[in-house]
Amino acid sequence: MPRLRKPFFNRSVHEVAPELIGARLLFRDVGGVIVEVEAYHHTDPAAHSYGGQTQRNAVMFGPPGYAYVYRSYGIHWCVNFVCEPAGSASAVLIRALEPTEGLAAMQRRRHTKDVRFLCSGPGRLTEALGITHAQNGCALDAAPFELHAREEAIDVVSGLRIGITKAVELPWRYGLRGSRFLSKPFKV
DNA sequence: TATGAGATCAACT
DNA sequence: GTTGATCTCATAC
Repeated sequence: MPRLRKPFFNRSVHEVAPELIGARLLFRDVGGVIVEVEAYHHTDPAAHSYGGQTQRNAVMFGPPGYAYVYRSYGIHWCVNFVCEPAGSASAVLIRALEPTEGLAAMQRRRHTKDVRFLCSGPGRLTEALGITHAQNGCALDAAPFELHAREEAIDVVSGLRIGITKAVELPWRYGLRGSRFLSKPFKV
């Protein structure tokens, strides 16, 4: 199973995002299969990088293949994969995983046994994996991260993004069709 | 099932 | 001082 390296991310977010569906993400041997992501581009009013570089979003303006982690609503951490050549400030938000490895660790951190709710949402999956701002700027192709390309053909659906107030109409959310582990179902 | 409030913080105006 | 790329719990229907 090939590991995803930096060149994989050095392409348009719109190519990378759907290809991440079905890939396996591990952080310190805990994680699972990516079933939901959203693409953010610097020309997109909903993106953190839209208004230019700041201290918070600096990693988005760096080279591809790194993690951008930010605080959401003062409570959660959310993790993005930086894409496209350095300076284009585009990234893919990881929104949900199907938990496959390290179940016990995730259940302990999330205070629930129900696998359905371990990683089905951007804030939930960082809590389950133990990802925090300490991982901001971390390379994705080196420990403690491990990212493997998907092996089989799968059915990817796209739809409108969630939880944002700007550029709501852009269909830049991608998911694994029919997965039980999505943060919300896709509209048919 | 659906809606609503509260938690809590760093960036930005 | 305001605002979120969110989640959980409570209350209502």
